[in-house]
Amino acid sequence: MTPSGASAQQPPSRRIAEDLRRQIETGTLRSGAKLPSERKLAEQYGAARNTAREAVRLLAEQGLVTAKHGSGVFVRTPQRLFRFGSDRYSLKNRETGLTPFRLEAKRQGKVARIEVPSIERERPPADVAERLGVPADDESVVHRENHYFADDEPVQIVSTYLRWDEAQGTLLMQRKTGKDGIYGRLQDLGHVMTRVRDEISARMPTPEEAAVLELLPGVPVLEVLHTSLDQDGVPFEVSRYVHRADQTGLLYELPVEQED
Amino acid sequence: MTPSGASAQQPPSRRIAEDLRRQIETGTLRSGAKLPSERKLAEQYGAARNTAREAVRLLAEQGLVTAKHGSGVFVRTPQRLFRFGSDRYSLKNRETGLTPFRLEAKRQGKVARIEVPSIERERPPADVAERLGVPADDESVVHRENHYFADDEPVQIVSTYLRWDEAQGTLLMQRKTGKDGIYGRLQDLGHVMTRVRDEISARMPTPEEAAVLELLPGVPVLEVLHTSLDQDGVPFEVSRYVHRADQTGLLYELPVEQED
DNA sequence: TCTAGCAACTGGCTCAAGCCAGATGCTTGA
DNA sequence: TCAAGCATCTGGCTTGAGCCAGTTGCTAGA
Repeated sequence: MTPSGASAQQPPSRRIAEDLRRQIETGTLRSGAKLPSERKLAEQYGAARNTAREAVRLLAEQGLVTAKHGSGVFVRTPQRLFRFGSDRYSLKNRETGLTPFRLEAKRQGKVARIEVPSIERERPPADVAERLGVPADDESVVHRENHYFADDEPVQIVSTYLRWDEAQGTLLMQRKTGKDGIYGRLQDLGHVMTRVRDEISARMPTPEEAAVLELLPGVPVLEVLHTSLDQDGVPFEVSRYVHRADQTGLLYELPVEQED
Repeated sequence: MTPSGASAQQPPSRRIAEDLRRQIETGTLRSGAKLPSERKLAEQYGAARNTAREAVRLLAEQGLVTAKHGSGVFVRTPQRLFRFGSDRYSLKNRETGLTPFRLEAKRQGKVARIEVPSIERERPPADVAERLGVPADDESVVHRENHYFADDEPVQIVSTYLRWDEAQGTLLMQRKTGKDGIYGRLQDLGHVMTRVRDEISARMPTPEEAAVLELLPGVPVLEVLHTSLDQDGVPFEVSRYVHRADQTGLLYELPVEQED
């Protein structure tokens, strides 16, 4: 009999992957369920182990499934998203004395932890230099790298860039930046955050990012290039946020400009 | 000699991938350049073809290279991003008579084309029902599916959901919706877009999305769940945007709430 | 001069076999 | 009773072989 349907002329690995995908989507294989082992799948479908393995890899690439060395392959449980709202920059939130991340974590009932692996004077990346209005061929910025954890799970990597001439010799060069964090110190310097510009993109993580964020295959990252502008429209801080996309989302709520 | 450094105890496929990655990042392999063939790589590194192949796959997963059947593997050229600014909702732009997408395309010197594969009455997905304030167990919405192209390249898939009781019998059920598009008709119905809520996440595409958007392996999608609120704070339209992340970015510019 | 067709490249996919390493639970000896 | 250790699961990774299907450019014949 000639096989019919869309799955007919597909290679075996795809056919197996499609079959499993359907089982996951229809609930035959529930969230958290264990798939048959690679060897069993191969036997069931009359294919080589490598072919079954390839099918599993395809599913993992789509983020549907995750393999655990030694124990099996499991249907991934959708994680509740850790949402970063656009009001995280709101000055009203300063009153709480919490930084935006701690605030967001608290709101979602998680324990926040922040590591500061490095604070160094550096030459800025081209995109940062452009937005901060500093020379790219000069050690014109201070780069603060932060790693953020919620309930001990790594959630995001943040690289903050500040003008060296402003940060030099201030608390901005220290791990502990005092009340209201770096934004408090920047306000002391006369910068009131008045507008923000967030440029958002998505991509696959670099191997380093995957390691820090403990990312499984098939999980992309959200990158936000954030610029803070003060009351005079001067950019005074640029940060690059790298979020794991399987646990993080962004939320922007904004008014629509009316016609006159 | 015992091999030293981080690459020492790594499996061969990773070692090869790392090596190629370094060559790409240092410019030894420039953008658009052709990598050695799988068979040549295998020979160079003294590995099996499958191992070299696995290394190439790792790079493709990271979005660094792209394979062309029959001709070779090439270093991917970073595409200029098609940015969707938050002012795309601005009512001022209505004056141009262009829909947000056409406007954005024109701004970037590209030719926009929009296909409308289907307009149907449906039961809304749970997340849409919740945001639009309609029952999820009823055919309470009209679903308009649109595919957007820029210079004939597919850029985004948009699913727009409107209340069935409002759309029934109006131009909202037609392909041609008249002046100012659906937002014009919704305004006729008394809904002035006053606030928007965009929920952003990133993930790997489904096979269907990958097909429509002609996505190469290693390219994630940006998903925006958009809600339009009118002058009374009533949600009157929900859209799900699925953007290809290799050519698309989002831009949000917004004022920061001040403390009193 | 042109073109049809072929050879020799490319990646796509599979197979069958093997060794390694993590996880797990049973068994056996203290 | 308890714990050490081992058998036997699991996925991780490699090998080397083979066939298929796009692509490309040369070559021979009209």
